Amino acid sequence: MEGERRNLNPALWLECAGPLVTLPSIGSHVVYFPQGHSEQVAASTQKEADPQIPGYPNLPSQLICKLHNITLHAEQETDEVYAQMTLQPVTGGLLQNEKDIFATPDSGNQTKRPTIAFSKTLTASDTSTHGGFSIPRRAAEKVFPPLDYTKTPPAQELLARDLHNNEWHFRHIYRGQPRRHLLTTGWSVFVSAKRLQAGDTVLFMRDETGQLLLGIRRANRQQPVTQSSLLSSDSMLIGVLAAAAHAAATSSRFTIFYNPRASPSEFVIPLAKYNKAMFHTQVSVGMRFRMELETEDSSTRRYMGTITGIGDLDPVRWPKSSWRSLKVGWDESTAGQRQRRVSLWEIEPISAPFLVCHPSLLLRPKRARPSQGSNQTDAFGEEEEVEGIVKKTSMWDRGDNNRLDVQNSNPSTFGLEHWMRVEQRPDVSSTTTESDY
Amino acid sequence: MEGERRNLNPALWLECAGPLVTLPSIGSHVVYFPQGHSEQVAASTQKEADPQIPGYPNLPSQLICKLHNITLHAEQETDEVYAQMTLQPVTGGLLQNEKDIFATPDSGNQTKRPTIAFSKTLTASDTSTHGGFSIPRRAAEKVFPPLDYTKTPPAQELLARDLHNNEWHFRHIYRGQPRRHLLTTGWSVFVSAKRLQAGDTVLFMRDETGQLLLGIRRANRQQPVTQSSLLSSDSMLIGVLAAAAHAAATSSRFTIFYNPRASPSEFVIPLAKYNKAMFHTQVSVGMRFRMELETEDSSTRRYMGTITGIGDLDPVRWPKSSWRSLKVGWDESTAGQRQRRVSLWEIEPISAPFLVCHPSLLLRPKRARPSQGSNQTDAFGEEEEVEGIVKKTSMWDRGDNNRLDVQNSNPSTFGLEHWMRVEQRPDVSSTTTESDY
DNA sequence: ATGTTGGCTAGAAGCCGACAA
DNA sequence: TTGTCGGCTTCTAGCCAACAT
Repeated sequence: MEGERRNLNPALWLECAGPLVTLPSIGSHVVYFPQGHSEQVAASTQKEADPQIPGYPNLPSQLICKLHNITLHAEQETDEVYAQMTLQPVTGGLLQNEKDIFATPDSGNQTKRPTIAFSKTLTASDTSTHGGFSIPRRAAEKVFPPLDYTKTPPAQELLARDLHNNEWHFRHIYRGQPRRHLLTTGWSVFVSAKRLQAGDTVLFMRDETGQLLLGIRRANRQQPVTQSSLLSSDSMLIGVLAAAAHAAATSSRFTIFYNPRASPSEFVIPLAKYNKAMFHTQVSVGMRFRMELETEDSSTRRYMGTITGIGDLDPVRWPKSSWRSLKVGWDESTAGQRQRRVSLWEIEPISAPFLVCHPSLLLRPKRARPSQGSNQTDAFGEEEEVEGIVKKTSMWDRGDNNRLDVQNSNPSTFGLEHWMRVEQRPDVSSTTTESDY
Repeated sequence: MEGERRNLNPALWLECAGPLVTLPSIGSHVVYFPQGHSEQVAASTQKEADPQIPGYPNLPSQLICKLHNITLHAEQETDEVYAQMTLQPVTGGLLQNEKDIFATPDSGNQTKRPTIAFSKTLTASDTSTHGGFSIPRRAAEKVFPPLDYTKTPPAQELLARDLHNNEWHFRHIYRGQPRRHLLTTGWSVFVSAKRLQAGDTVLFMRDETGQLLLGIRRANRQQPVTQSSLLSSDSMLIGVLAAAAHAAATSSRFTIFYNPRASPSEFVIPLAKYNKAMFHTQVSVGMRFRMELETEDSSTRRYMGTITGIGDLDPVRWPKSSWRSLKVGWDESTAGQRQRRVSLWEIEPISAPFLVCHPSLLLRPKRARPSQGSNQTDAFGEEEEVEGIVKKTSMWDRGDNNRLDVQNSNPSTFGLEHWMRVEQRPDVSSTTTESDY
């Protein structure tokens, strides 16, 4: 337990969490949304929030908190990642000590350099008992120790550690006609131990010390939804609200679990991100926006839509809440799965002056993407289309956002930039460019 | 899900739950103890109840409730059994409508006839990949369809359904020198699917329609304690209390899960059992008592002890609570694991007039029981010692208890007997006598 | 560049009675 | 009566290149 906390590599955790997941910095201030937390519980228990559940009139729809601690975890059975956060409501909903805020250490930079990693969605052959694992060539050359190609065949033993720090041994060999990189001995043990199936994703990563790390990200197929059997879903939802209400009333610390794969949306938002969205973004019905979402093949892509309404998600229980206060429609007809309500900080309104092309241009038919046959590797960020409609996350995106910040900022928001460090996401494999090869 | 609820056989569920577990009748009145519920949650999360958790001053230490419903379940991953109970606090803590109470239907009788079943604790040979499962001879003859012994060898295909209604096929053969019953083909699939280990118990049962049922009861070894990752233990404990407090305040229904293998003690007690213990049992410091407990080999045995104190377990939070209000000492030095505090309704005080032998006689050295070598079968109730010190559960025990009831009862308690139907436990294998063979 | 398949083989799974407790 | 073991057989896991996409 202690060992797990010490050793759980944040970059590995983030890779397993998915391309869009970010974590606020320890010591920073965040906005906690009980509604979003309830949604995570409801999604995990497959239970709608029961109207029977008592309201907590003294619990606001959002709590500004200091984030005292984050510990990263993975479930023992499934390797599903989750984060434990210790929050403390800031008294009166206001920041007491401005000095505290600006004193947030800026340790984010050191994790920003590109992580050497790759991920691959497993094929039927990869998961069958008939053989081993076929490694994409450039991926193998990037993250595995170099083979001695003078041997026949070139081969080596690999040792990789998973999220629980367990060791896994693999035989890495370069053979076949034509030649290819394979993991043979040891691979099937791993597949059966983790109960991997075709469609799940494995990822390998090399840390600072050269050590090989190994994680999994399961396909978004139906989770078995381990019916908790410990507490009824009603009691859990009540527990979420009562714990938050108690913490708010006493300004005491409380603990929550954020499960990025189970949660429909992040519900602990960096205060700076929240403030920027709330105070520096004008939205109105009819306005168009972009929003980055995870695709089926574990990469990201931007979808476009139109704001169709603004108003409370739950006017009775949570009046004036900014949680999912925007009703939206999506451009594409394949939007079945997408949320019909989003929060202001999730979207990028299309209104910045640097956007030169006319919105109608963005409505042109999209180039069909091959959804099969090229979904095995998402590590290289090679695909890119013009105008940001279909592209991988990249440094360029972040630069774009920053430019927006500066243009929209007044002196006070510029000051906030110093401690904000939202999106403190190390630039992992999916942001690696070809120059890494 | 629905199917599981329909088909989960109550007798099978009880066998998997263990020999001492009982369920109150649907429609009856019960006493619910938030403290006991918290203990179950704390035991499952391996977290002591945090003193930080807010008190609920308006929540009494016990709620008299009507038990509206029970559904029986088993965890998908582990087959661990649990029961979902819907409770409704009775207004004012008093029974409103006496007619309701006495109208409790008495459907308990029909489940009382002996269930045809056997259980066996698995040996190393049973769980190894080297071979199959050795069935105790009389067990096989009792619950399996008879073999055609004219064939060479006598063999048949068996079909059994587990708690999830999954089918398992086994080849049942009678061979070897000397002859014995074995399950061969299909057995190892079952063992690995259920992840059974030596020491775990399997049980086979024949239901009314002749269908074969199959359950497991894992050894009391360290549970992996699936750190829920959904809700912090604090929030869960708060949820337990807040849900109960809300239900008590509004007299509305609430839902709890009772997990007999995880819970240190039952915390939903039939009202009649509670009343009998509270109003018809005099206890005092120094008094001696007996208490039935589950042994390591999944049978039951009575232990003896002395009451060493009477008082609140948690005087601050739960003053005047009857939950674990008795401090006890155990006669045997092997009492390391046993609770140092028990509740009044868990014990049998040794003061009844029919107990003729002097208490000092009961302190004589106990005959050592073979704890190894005879722990494979607990289905036959063959072992028995005089004076009820070491014996299996049997019809005789229950008759004994009933006799005590009648002797201690005044007219009003005798009236209570009509609707009480506590311990509505079908008499399953462990109460089966030799006459069943 | 890499997914799938047939061929082959080594080793585990699994059936049997012997033997012993 | 039944747990464990050695002997033997069967079958699956798993390595390889061929071939296809």
